[in-house]
Amino acid sequence: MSSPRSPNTRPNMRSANPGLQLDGQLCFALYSTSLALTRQYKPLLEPLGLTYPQYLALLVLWERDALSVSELGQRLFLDSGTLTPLLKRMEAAGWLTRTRAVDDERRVIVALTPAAQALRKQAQTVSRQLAKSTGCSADELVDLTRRVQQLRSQLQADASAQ
Amino acid sequence: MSSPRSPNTRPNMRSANPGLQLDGQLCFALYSTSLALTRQYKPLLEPLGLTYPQYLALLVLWERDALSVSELGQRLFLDSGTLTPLLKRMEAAGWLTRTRAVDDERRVIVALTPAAQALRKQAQTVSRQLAKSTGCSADELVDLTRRVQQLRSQLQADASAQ
DNA sequence: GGCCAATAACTTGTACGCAATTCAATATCT
DNA sequence: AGATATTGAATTGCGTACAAGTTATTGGCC
Repeated sequence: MSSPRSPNTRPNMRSANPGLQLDGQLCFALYSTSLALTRQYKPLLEPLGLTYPQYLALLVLWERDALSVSELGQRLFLDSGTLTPLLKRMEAAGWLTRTRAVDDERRVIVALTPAAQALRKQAQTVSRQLAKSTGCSADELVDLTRRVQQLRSQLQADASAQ
Repeated sequence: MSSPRSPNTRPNMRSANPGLQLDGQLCFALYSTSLALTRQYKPLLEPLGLTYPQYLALLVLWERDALSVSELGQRLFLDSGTLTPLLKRMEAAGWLTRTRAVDDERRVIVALTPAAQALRKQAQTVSRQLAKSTGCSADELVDLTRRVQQLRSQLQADASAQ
């Protein structure tokens, strides 16, 4: 039952908010910038009838087609609870097919339709336009990407180590 | 009715996928890392009964209490469509109050309850733990934060310039 | 073969994000 | 003052994210 003894603020605090400023937080910077990027993608993807996560799924499948839901999830760091409805929408839109694997009927194989294959070129334009919006040089993009990826690895390592 | 003329792949392509590799995309790195951070926050915030966006709202209000919904939204880069339901949940949980401003009844003022004020110290622990999970030095955190913030600014400038 | 644990995907419920619309209150113009 | 435009929140609808639980299939064990 130890109630906070005294609401006594410390005598010589310089910043009123040690370690709690929104603007200083990497987490918030990543969060808000990621949302800003999705917003930037939206007008470019809308004419194609795609959302940003759907576009990401296409990126994976353009690299390597006919993956199972869980393999796709490993590449995107998303689970089936997210992917199943997303893939169903993409199937309904005619971008892909979902078929049970013959050798293991637990697995569902996701494969692109010719329509999705044909979209590949336009997608390059989208990526290029986005890169331009960042105002970064190619080197800066590469470097920043690598550092953010490394942060992601570190977080995952930390998470799996509990 | 121009069907894709020839599915002719280019003769000497080295990488099968010029400019479209998922792993090379800053956008995806930010997107997946931001989600990873939210996942990292979850077990720390769950005992407090907070989600990550709710925690962000508290960070803003701890800095400056009694903001309108739109002022809060400007700090968080979120609109009322997102904030209104979030704030209602936080009000129901006893973290804050929502009151129409007397001088302008269009505005809704969001103010923290004593319960939320009392939470401030624990929040510092949360932030510190997260910083540790990143495995980054303080300098690295500051630098990376600044660069991601600058990217966000650039994207917003680009967006408002259409 | 029969039992059982593990696996893959699906489902359900909750909480964002956000575009588009609606509604009330205020500001502006004549 | 009265009509009109603007503003600030709230609402609606859709698409993620994700935890938790369910179902169907497979693999291992006896």
